Amino acid sequence: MSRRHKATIRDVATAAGVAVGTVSRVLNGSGAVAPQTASRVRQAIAVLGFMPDAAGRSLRSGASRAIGVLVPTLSNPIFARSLEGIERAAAQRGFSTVIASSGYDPVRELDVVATLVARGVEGLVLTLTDTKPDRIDAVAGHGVPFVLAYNQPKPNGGAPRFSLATVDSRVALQEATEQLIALGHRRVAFLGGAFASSDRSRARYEGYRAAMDAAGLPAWDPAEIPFDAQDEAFEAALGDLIGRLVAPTALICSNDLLGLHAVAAARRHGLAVPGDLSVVGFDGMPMARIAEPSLATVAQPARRMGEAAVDLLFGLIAGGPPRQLILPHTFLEGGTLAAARADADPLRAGSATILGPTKPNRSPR
Amino acid sequence: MSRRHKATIRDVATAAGVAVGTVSRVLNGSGAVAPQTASRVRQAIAVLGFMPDAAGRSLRSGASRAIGVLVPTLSNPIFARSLEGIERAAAQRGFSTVIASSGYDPVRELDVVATLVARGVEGLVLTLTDTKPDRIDAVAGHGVPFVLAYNQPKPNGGAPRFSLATVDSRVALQEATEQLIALGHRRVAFLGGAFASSDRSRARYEGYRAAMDAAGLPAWDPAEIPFDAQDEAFEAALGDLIGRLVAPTALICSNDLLGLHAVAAARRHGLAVPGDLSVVGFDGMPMARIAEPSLATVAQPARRMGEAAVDLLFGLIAGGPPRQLILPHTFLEGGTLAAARADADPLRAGSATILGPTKPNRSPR
DNA sequence: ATGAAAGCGCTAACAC
DNA sequence: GTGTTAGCGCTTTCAT
Repeated sequence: MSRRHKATIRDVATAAGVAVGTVSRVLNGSGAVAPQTASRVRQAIAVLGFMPDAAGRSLRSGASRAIGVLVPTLSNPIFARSLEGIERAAAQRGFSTVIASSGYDPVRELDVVATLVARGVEGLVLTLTDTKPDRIDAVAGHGVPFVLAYNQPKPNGGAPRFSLATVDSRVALQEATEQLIALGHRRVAFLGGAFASSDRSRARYEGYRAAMDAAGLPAWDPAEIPFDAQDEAFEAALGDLIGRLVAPTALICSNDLLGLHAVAAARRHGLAVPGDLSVVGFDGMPMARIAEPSLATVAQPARRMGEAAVDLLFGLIAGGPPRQLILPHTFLEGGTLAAARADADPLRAGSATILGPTKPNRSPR
Repeated sequence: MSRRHKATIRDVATAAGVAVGTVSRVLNGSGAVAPQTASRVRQAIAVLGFMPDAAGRSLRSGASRAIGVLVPTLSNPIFARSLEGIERAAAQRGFSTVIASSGYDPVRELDVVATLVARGVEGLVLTLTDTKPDRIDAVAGHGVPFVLAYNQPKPNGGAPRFSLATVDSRVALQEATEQLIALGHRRVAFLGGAFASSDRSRARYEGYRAAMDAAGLPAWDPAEIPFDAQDEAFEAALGDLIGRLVAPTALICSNDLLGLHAVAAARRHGLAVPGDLSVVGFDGMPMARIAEPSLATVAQPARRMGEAAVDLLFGLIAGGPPRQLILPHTFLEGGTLAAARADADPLRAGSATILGPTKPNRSPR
């Protein structure tokens, strides 16, 4: 079963007694080939164990049969799962998937996209850190079809300029916040990934703020956690929230990873979840659902998102227009959710300064 | 910033007033180029935004600067994390990572490897379902350097025939089982992924059995969960274990995902963890550690494993000999671990048949 | 329906 | 130190 030197199309042609062009036609189903000849060629292919070389094919036809994917990280299961959907959908169409991660670094991100393009991928599925027009333009400038996944660009009226598969993070988190408010919570804090590295995090904060505003409640400054040192920085941010004299009775987290850590940290600080603090996450990671208590969260269909992104991408590759797809989200109740206690003491001892919720005109930094 | 037609090396040569060969030399640092000329070339490259086309380069030089990775699934964070290590290590050397998943399907697995090879990858990092010699041979037959990750092939004396980065699952689980026995557990059951799709799972079972044997305790038949329907099938298997008249006081799971589900399921069945049932996992997923109670487990360095695999792979690509690397594992205590209760009632009502631990001469099927 | 030949972008071998 | 050129494996005209 071992072959020293890979067979080329010429070897096949010789073995089948035909011209290389004919072999190519059989291979690609292009042009007409006599059934008899075709089967002779197929025979030779099988005998030699021939597989067409991707580089030669790509060089000549420009069709690399590969797509490129950029994710911020693979440590977050939500992106891993989405990638799984992408890889499957691509493989189904005979496309390979080249993967790269940005580590939430806006600079590396653009380099990585350029690298992917240089590889000759026919399309891209990207989760960018930032979706401001100039960044989108930088990507579009390569002239390679692309689809954004998970991103939350500011909507612009009129026909979409690029394709997108996502959920509406803003609305989703607004609804989640409303649930908390309906449960009697008035002091609701927000904990998110750094806005500079995640437009999702920012959109979710905006949804939170919209709900608080609508209810006439003061919105808090967001606690932003840098993505590169999530575990450690997280402790600090949560300690800060908890240390405030007017402590929150509920905490909204921009993803489940953060939510899970929040539950653990709150407990280490002696707070009961959900007794003293209700927690809501975002993503719907399976693992967060089987935790005890299960994490209340906004579920998004990660795998389907990946598949949908690939569908959109192939629409683009086929010459279709950009399309923006908003997939449905679901609010999942969970054990981390409880009604606000009527007896909650708004003032706690042990801190020198008096801190309370603030209403930022603009997010900090 | 947008360029309609990608610049070629010829465009650069023209712009810089040199020959294409010179540009190539600058690009690859091969041959000597006058510093002055070089900077002129670099200038032209920058102005034109030129990036060498991977297909052309690959076709000519045979160096695709890409590696291929095969994982069983990306839904298991342990593989996602390992992939992250692989991608990073590869990118650091200027290599792209082409990814594919087998879905634990031994047939698809070999196809996928062939596809990766046809893409022209210079090396492979694989986690195979099965590592019997004929399967290894099938992979080796492509003549592309490869490294196995996570796999647990039967050791063969003498110089290794292929490279490998893994932990010693057998020993690790033997140790974990010994811990359980030291805590007074005598009825210890094993829950694992289907052996036919995972040599890790099998090796772990063997470690479990070795420890039980050494302690003079009866080993149980493994409860095997198919990977394709883990969640549902899992319920059935655990129900089975729990339904036995002589129920286990401890459960060893071949991975953390299973372990987490086991804890949740046991609770749904009214069992206290660890009061009625101690549970141990395998992998050391961060998420399982922040769960409440934290999952006792055997931690393996997933990310480092990925990086190590790439190191080994480049050793191979550079012409070095195969090397097998066993990374260290760590037993992590956790809240799912408790001493066996002295008053544990070995007989429980409600079942018609009397089942107990069995000592299989050979694993079933 | 099939063969012949050009050439995709690049690197490497050779000439100067 | 630099220019010229052949050709990697393939697809795709253009002939026939």
